Parts: sequence; structure tokens; C-alpha cells
Amino acid sequence: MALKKESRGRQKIKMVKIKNPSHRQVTFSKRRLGLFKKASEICTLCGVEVFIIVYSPGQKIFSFGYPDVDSLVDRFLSRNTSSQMSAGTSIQSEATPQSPNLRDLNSQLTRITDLLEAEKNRGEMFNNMRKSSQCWWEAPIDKLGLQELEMLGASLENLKTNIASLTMFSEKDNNNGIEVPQHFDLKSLEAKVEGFCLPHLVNNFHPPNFC
Amino acid sequence: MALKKESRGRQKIKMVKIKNPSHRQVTFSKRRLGLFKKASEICTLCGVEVFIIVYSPGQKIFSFGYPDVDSLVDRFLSRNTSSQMSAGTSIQSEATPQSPNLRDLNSQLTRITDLLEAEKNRGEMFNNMRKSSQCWWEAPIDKLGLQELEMLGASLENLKTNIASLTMFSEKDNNNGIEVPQHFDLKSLEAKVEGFCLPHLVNNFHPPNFC
DNA sequence: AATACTATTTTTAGCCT
DNA sequence: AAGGCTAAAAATAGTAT
Repeated sequence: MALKKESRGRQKIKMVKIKNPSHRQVTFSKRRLGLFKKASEICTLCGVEVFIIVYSPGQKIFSFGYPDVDSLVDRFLSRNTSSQMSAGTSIQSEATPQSPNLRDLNSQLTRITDLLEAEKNRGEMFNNMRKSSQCWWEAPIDKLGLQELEMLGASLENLKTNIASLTMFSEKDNNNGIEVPQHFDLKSLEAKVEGFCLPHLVNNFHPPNFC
Repeated sequence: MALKKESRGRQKIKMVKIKNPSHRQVTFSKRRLGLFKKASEICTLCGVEVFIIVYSPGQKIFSFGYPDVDSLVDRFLSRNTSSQMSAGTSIQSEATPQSPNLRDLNSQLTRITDLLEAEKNRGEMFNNMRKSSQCWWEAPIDKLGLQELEMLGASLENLKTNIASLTMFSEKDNNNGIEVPQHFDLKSLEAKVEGFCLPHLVNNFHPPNFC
């Protein structure tokens, strides 16, 4: 181990559109993840509300929202059209058979990811796992108990189902080379959750069994 | 020079809400800027469209959108309520006497900031300044000519006016400690534009005189 | 194509002015 | 509190697997 390879680090990049489509797609995936992570962090640290939409050309819509996309959009639009809007905001759900709001799950997923990381970093993996109460997605993760973790598991199951259907959803636009069916970065979440010692929870979406 | 002070760097921070309100406000300002910068970069590098809303509790609404907030929101809402929405999307403009859409200016400002930085980094500050044509906010900045720079100046003037009025806009919500009237990070733009050798353009919003 | 790695660049927390 | 500064931490471009 500790084999040092020669220089492989990054170069300073030119701030222009990346020509190579597959390179551009890779960068997009990485940076989208980074952007959502930053958004999640500012929500957590500063107690603010953030909503993000990303359109990749001719591809998919990615959104981030905390705590709740719909209310943020409604507020942005001054609620003038609130009655019609609650129907209009389901652009992503169009392709999802299950009704649970994908965007909300998305929010929660991002939020959870961060909470997991926070807890992992705090190194108090087990000694807080017995306390419960509070809404699981609002509480700091060190307050999570078994029931809450099961709710998390259920939510992720829903999310998985939605993602599966999302994969075949694509609005045709001006497709210029980005094509990968997104897998929603589940791997990335898996990695983080594995660090949290709950591999089964996310890998196979089973009820958690705590290693 | 090269005086080394003792350790002042950052510590690894806990991912929990920052308790101290003023500390939290500082972090919010810095990170909001960082978030918008990241968003701008992913737009430029990957040719995608991004829209961000940030609500600081009981304070202001910050938004980022490229290329155009309204169309992004409309698309997100499936355009079901498009006729009413074009009226509903002016939550920020409420406080702006001039009609030019502040959010569009915001987009352009962020975009421009990046372009300026890109050009600065490329170190070709002057030898491209004579070429013109193309819509100024779409072209790489090395294509900008005098007229385009004047348009930029004008846009920034509008922006300044809008910002001035925005400063007195605040929707009362659940104010928990964040209170600074935002100046929209003009200083940050100034710094970057100064690097581009057009200090007057942004400092005083005069027509550019190229140093 | 997705993940792992790592050298670099970029961001930013904590100070200081 | 707005702006610098600096070093620590985080993100990430390019590469390899």
C-alpha cells in the first residue's frame, strides 16, 4: 500500500463549456453532486431554505429542496396561483407510478446524507442510537432510534422505486451529447451510509440490522 | 513580507446549525456566494440551466438563475398557469421601481462575474478587446467590444438601482437573528472587475473608460 | 460508464483590521 | 459587520481500475 503514482491531480480548468460530451457529462455529475451538497450544508449550518432546479439540456431535471420544494416554490410565486400550482408542480412525478413526491424524497435524501456524514464524523456511532422521538428528518441523527431508521429505510425504498421509473423518463429537447440514464448517485449515498455501518439499509433496502 | 502568523486556518466544523447569530450570518454570506459561484460554474462548464432560491429566515430572498429565471420556473411548473405566472413571478420586483427584471440582472451579473474571471485568468486582457458582435452576455468575454462593455455598464446601473431599492425590502417571517441589509456582494464583483482593469465600470457605475 | 485515487485547486472557518 | 488573510478542509480534473 501507499503506492505513489506520478502526477495525476487536476489542472486549473478554463471556465468555458467543455467540448467533449462525455467529459462534460462526468463533470456535470460530479459538480451537480457537489452543488447539492453545498446547498445542503448551507441549509444545515445557517437554517435557511434552499431550492435548486438543474436542467441538463435535453435530459433530466434535477432538483434539490429543503425543507420542502412545494412551499418554497409557492412562496417564490407569491402563492397567487396556489390552487393550480399544487397540480402543476408534479413535472417529475409524471413518470413515477407511486405518488410520494419525488422531490420531497430527494430533499430528504440529501438531508439524510448530510446527517449521516455529520454523525459519522462525530464518532458517536452507537451511543446515541437508542434515543428516539422527534420527526426523524428534522432531528439531528444522533436522536434517531430504531423506528426512525426503519422509516428512513421505507423512504429510501420509495425513493428507489421512483428512481427506477425516473430512469426511463426523458424529455426530448436539444440533446447535445449527454445521455447517461441517471442512477441518482445512489452509490455515493451507499458509500456514506456504509461508513455509518448500515450497509444493508441502503444497499438492499432491507430493514436495518445494524451490522 | 511573508510574515507567518500562527494558526488561523479553519477547523473542521460540525454540521449542525451555527448557534451564534452573527457567526451564522457571516457563514451564510460567504457560503451563499460560494453556492452561486458553483452554480455559475456548472452552467458555464456543462451548458446546463440552473435556478436557485435561498430564503434566509425572516429576511431576504436571494435567487440565482441562468439563463433566465422566469423560463426555468415556468418549465418547472409545466407552464400550466403561465398567463398568471408571469405576473406572479415578480416577488422581488415588488420593491423595485424600475421594471427591468432583477432576477435576470442577477443572472447576468453572476454570469458576467464568471466571464470576467475567466478572462482574467487567461491573461489576454487587452488583445481581444476590439472584436465585437454576438449578444454580449452569451459571448465569451474575449469577444466583447466597446459597445458591449457599455451595455454591461448600463445593465449594472440598472442593477445598482434595483439593489438600492431591494435593500429596504424585507418580508417579516420568523426572524431569528439574521439582520444585515444585504448589499448584494457588489464588493466581490468589484474586486473581480478591478482585476479586469475596469474599476470605474463597477465602482461608480460610470461608462467604462478602460483605465 | 461508474468508481477509486490523488495532486491540485478551490473553498472557507477563524482571526484580524 | 465588511473585507482581508491564511491555513485547514473540501471539491474536483485527470487518470487508472
